[in-house]
Amino acid sequence: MAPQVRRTAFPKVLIERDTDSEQSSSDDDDEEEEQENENEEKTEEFNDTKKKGKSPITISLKKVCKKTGHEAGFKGATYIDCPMKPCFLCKMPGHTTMTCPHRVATEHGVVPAPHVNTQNPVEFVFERQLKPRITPIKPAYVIPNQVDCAVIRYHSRRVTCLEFHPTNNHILLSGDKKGQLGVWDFAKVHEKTVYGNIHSCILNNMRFSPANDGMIYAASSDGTVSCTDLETGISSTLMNLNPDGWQGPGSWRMLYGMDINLERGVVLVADNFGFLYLVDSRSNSQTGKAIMIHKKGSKVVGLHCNPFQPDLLLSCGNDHFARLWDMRRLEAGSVLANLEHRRVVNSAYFSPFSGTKILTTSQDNRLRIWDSIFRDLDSPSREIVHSHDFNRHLTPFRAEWDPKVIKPNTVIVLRHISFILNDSLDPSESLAVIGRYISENYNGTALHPIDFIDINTGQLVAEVMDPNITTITPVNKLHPRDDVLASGSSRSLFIWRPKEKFDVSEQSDTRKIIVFGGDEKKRGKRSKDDYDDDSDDDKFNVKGKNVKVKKPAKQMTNRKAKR
DNA sequence: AGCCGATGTAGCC
DNA sequence: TGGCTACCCTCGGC
Repeated sequence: MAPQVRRTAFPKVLIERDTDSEQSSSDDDDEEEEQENENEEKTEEFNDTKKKGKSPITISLKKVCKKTGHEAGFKGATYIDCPMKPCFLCKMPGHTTMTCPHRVATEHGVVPAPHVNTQNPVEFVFERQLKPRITPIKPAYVIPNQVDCAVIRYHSRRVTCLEFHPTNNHILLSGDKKGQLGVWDFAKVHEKTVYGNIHSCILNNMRFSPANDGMIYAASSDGTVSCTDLETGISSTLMNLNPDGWQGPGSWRMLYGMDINLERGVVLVADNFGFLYLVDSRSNSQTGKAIMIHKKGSKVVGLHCNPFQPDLLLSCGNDHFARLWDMRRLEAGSVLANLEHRRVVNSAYFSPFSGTKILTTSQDNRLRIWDSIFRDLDSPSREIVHSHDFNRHLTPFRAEWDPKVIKPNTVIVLRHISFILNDSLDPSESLAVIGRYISENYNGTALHPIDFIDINTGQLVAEVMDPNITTITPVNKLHPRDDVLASGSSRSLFIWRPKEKFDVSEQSDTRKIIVFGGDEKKRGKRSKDDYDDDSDDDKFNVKGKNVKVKKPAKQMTNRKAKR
């Protein structure tokens, strides 16, 4: 079969370097011009080869199968599957990823698996009477689909989690595999800080303190829960599960899932042995005993308190289950529901407004949706096949709800429903975002898009990508108020905004601002080799294809004024 | 450019 | 239950 190519028009890229202030000699302008032209040339060239299809087709099929004669690998930018293996996407034998019905049916790669359970009467009523009345999902033009700004190689290791500031619209927090915490003001682009001494390894989850939005709680594989002041970077440890240090892998406890229950004043964390811990956020001490909520010895990777009824807790982990708990009766065996999956569950979230839906991401390449927690939870209402099953080397993929819905406990006067008038809101609680593992051939480049999925239908609302981001983007978070998407891809951060929302005059290629990491204010202890490789920070590395960096153009300076 | 290592889960014995 | 190895569209460093 001929490799398939998806045609998408990409704009040219302009990359800003954040060491501009260092150079201010008289021939600066010329140099700038020169570099600009050079960049123009390079970019043209880059685009031209693709347009004319002149770039040589690289064939790198490699042996992936023990049987002779069966190989797989890239043919140009299209990946060819080994015909002897089950489909990489849906895991079913008899076809390859290229011909998988879940990939080709909608032309976008996302289609719901058949309804798994026969409809019960309540469900029938829901489908026939309630569902049609739900306001349709938000229009496509508010989907963030174009890179607005970025920090390239901001973190020294891959990004593991992201969190938007609850009140300041331009602050993005990011955690990494090394345990460092990034604070980036993406409106000022260059204002970025990395705190390096909070944790000693993977920062798995973080949450803002509901009582004080200048404080952030974080759970790490070093076995501690931290509480950090964002201004000063001063951090305190709420709990340490390894007070005696390293005693071998059998006893080293790591913290993964985390959430905060404001009403009870507790921080909930869960470890890699199946246990849940409650930490009193006022006294900073553990309350009660650890409770085994998942299979003994298995990782509990996610915790989520219901936004509407905070005593309802959702957990998920490596024992292939997501579980529903009542905080008032928390003990092993008191589980309300066990939501079964075929593989590890990367994440499980209640819907952000009503809290009645559940969305999970599992390593079996399926998103699962339970439409109501008040119904029979034996099997999901829907399964959506989606490629996200990479389980090592990368941060696990998690489907995230669009949080732009009315906050819980908000009184809504039905005759004056303001939120329906606002396009940014998704009153139907149907929009989710998740990065895609499998690549597609877009104009000769293999890219891994970020998918916006209508979880009511399985439809792909948008696939978002940029030709310069050839790395996989497993970490994604939608802004709680604005039409903004934040992505963590490898060590870099990206901010996306809707293309259509910009003024036409602003739609030029120069809107993309890329800042290179490495010289941000350093606070706390950092290891020596953190930025050893930053000497070549004039390159925006695109998997070997280096796009030459342009120095800040004049129009770039205007950009900030426009904001 | 090409190789290597870190890394998590599953399935086998 | 533990040890071993297969998985095989990563990414960054040397």
